[in-house]
Amino acid sequence: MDSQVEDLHRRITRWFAGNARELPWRDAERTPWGVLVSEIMLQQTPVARVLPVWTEWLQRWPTPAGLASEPSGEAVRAWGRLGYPRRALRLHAAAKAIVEEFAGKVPSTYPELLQLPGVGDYTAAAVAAFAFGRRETVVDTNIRRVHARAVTGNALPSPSLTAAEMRLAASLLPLDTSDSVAWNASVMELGALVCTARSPRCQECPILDRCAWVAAGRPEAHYTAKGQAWAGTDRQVRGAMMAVLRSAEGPVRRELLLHAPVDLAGPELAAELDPLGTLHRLQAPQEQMERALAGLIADRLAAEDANGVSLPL
DNA sequence: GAATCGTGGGG
DNA sequence: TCCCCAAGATT
Repeated sequence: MDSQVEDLHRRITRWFAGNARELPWRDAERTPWGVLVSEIMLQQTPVARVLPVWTEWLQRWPTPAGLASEPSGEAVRAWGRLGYPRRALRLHAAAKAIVEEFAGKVPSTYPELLQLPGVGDYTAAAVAAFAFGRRETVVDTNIRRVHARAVTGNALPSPSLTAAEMRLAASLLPLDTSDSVAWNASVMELGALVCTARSPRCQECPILDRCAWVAAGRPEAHYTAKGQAWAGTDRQVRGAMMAVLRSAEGPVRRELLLHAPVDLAGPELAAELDPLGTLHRLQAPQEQMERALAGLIADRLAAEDANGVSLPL
């Protein structure tokens, strides 16, 4: 570990000590379960939107056993509008696995965590590091961006994680376990607050004078991220249907999901079933509506019986 | 490796 | 307004 790298460690962890956000899953009172829930919720979802839902979840289900004892549909409903509701389903499945295979306690090692549904490479490393204080190579989108700029000299990392990036991250990880945990959290926070994707706050950066990207004159990114299509996609239709199912108290007749609610139910009932109006405003082809509903049922995000469609049991 | 999977706030 | 994109995982 040369002095250059040690200088980076010093500057970034010092910056973290004075600038880190106070987040409940970082609190001294935190539990491994709370950390796991936060990491799943934070996959592709901003901190500000996660905070209130995380608080409700931990109050309602302070342990994996609590969540595991309820129907998966309750997890999906409590997920609210965080997006990617299959994460709620997987977190529920993870809770059951923790109860059945780990005696109700969140496992503490990377390979064990990796076995849990919805836990991939990043999340397994993050939970092992932040909940259990282990030395892991944590690589998320923030860390990748900081490395790309400060070390490699690129405006943005490549679209997918490369082996070279993993090697770089591993080479930068402090040897001391405690230092490594602080380093992971610090680089991630720097990427989230200062070294942001758009309009980075370079004036606030603790390593501005050592940033390879700045030194190179802040060249443009090599590629342009292709925007995620939305209007007219199955995802849009699935999202609208899930919003209706979450707000409904009981089963919703299939016809009400496949047609605009107002057609069959009248304006009052339509508003009750679809308070956000998402499905009402949606004008997708009937064939696509059918396909989207079939997909939700295949994914176990919805279940259908003689009474209609509802969140899963 | 590429495609798929929600949602809404900020530039 | 429109577009970008946020602590990824799975198939």
